[in-house]
Amino acid sequence: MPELPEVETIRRGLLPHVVGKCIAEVVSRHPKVGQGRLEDLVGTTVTAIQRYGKLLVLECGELACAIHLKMTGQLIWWGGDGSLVMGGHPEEGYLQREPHKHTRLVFTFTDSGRLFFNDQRIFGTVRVLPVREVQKLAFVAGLGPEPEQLTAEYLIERLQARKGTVLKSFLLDQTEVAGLGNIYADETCFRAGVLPDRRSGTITPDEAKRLVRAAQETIHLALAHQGSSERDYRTAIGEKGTYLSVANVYRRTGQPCRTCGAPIQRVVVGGRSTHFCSSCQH
DNA sequence: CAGACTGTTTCGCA
DNA sequence: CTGCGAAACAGTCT
Repeated sequence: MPELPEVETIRRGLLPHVVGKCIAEVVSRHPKVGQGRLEDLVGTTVTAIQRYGKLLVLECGELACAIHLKMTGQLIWWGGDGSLVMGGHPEEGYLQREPHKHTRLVFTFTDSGRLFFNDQRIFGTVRVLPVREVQKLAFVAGLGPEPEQLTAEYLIERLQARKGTVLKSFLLDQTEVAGLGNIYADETCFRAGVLPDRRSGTITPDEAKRLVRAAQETIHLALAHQGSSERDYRTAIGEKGTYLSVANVYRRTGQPCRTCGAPIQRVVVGGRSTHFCSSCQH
């Protein structure tokens, strides 16, 4: 579910509420959620919150709590004074004082503030490990550059190294580019004017340059909208992201292209639902 | 009721 | 090593 803009939005939303707070209790409400010694977090203070691609890491002194939301994970903060921190309007299941049936983990802080890890499909992971080990995690060590740091030279080289794979699959590969997921890969391809089912090896240097800019602009715009809420995603205070209201192709099958008016097409590429404009992308 | 679909990652196989 | 397809799981939609 959450891609780079969603995870970064959650990180920014959590920062003012959680950093500097001491953890009083950690309760797992599902046997498969929580790896490592969760109880060791009790008594530690959250010193920083980092993000590596789509992985969020709460740093608690010498310990780290690495959280991956996968498809349907949420991190929702509730203020400790009994008042709802959340803005916006009440909504089914989300505004009720948690935990609810999808709440898998509850962090309670010494000031009574609470952080809920909700995850309908239970693909998400929460792992406690020494903070110095985080960089060594295969997932973290293997991450490619984020769109912000992406260069045309790097992309051209990697596209050739993976010339047999389709572009969409390449863009979703976190070891090549970190942070893109199904929504922003489609949006990036549209913005660059490139068809997502092209073989990576056929992408010209000019198209690679456009892809770099397109990825950066797409992520920037998504951050400004606090991400995309298809269904489960919420910010740290329970609000939806609004990017999909300005999306060019994602989930717009049959609707007119915002640029040329032609109907948006949907196909399956690499097993993933893929959207594009056959008139604007080549 | 069956089958397709869903934002991610990892694993096994060719 | 590259490149697929499936699996992990639960719920919604057609």
